[in-house]
Amino acid sequence: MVRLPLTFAEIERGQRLGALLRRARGERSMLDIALDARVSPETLRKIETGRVATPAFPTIAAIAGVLGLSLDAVWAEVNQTKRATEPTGPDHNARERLAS
Amino acid sequence: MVRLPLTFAEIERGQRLGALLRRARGERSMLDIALDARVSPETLRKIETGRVATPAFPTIAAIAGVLGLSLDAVWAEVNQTKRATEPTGPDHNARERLAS
DNA sequence: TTATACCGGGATAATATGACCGGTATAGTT
DNA sequence: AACTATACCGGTCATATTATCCCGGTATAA
Repeated sequence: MVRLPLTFAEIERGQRLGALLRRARGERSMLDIALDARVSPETLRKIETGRVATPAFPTIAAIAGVLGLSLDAVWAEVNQTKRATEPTGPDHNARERLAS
Repeated sequence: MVRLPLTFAEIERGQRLGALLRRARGERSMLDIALDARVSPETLRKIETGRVATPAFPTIAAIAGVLGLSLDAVWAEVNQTKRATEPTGPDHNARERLAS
């Protein structure tokens, strides 16, 4: 056992991360963000589409910086298990959904 | 060229990241933190010693979580090259030390 | 002697990054 | 209609790097 394969949970978390970044990108193009963050457009695309589940810390930090996202908020949202919305409870997701 | 080798700046940034995490660890042992963060003690050691320059985002997030560090603060601190005391030049031997 | 804690080096599977390809879809242009 | 440009997609490939294991070694302290 040298490098454990990604678990299903990690893959799903990667997909949530990609979806979050894509939402935060809004109307701006991938190319625009990628150039700003100094990452390859291909890399950004792979992350957004969830094909790269555990990107490098500097990569995500650079992208989040361009998108104006807090890394702590990104990590918190990406880790929370999706559950049915609670009509009576407080909306803890409101802030992270700002991008839409 | 498919995957660009790490630059000097990235290697040095990785070393600052490792030093920061080690400082934040305080008196607690590597094993303790690693088990809490669910990463291998070997991985934590390599990151702390700066032998892994660009760890995965989930890896750093988990460690920072255990240490009670903000990811945004970590990223900001690791990126400022300004030394408060005794400014030294760039470490031109960093790459050789990292070569395995 | 025993135990904890850390180190560097080596080895290896899995992954990330980056590039290329053809394809789809849309919108604007001639 | 045909053409052009932008934007994104999945697949595939090559190379660099990570995450994890193992080993022997050093240092400290009980």
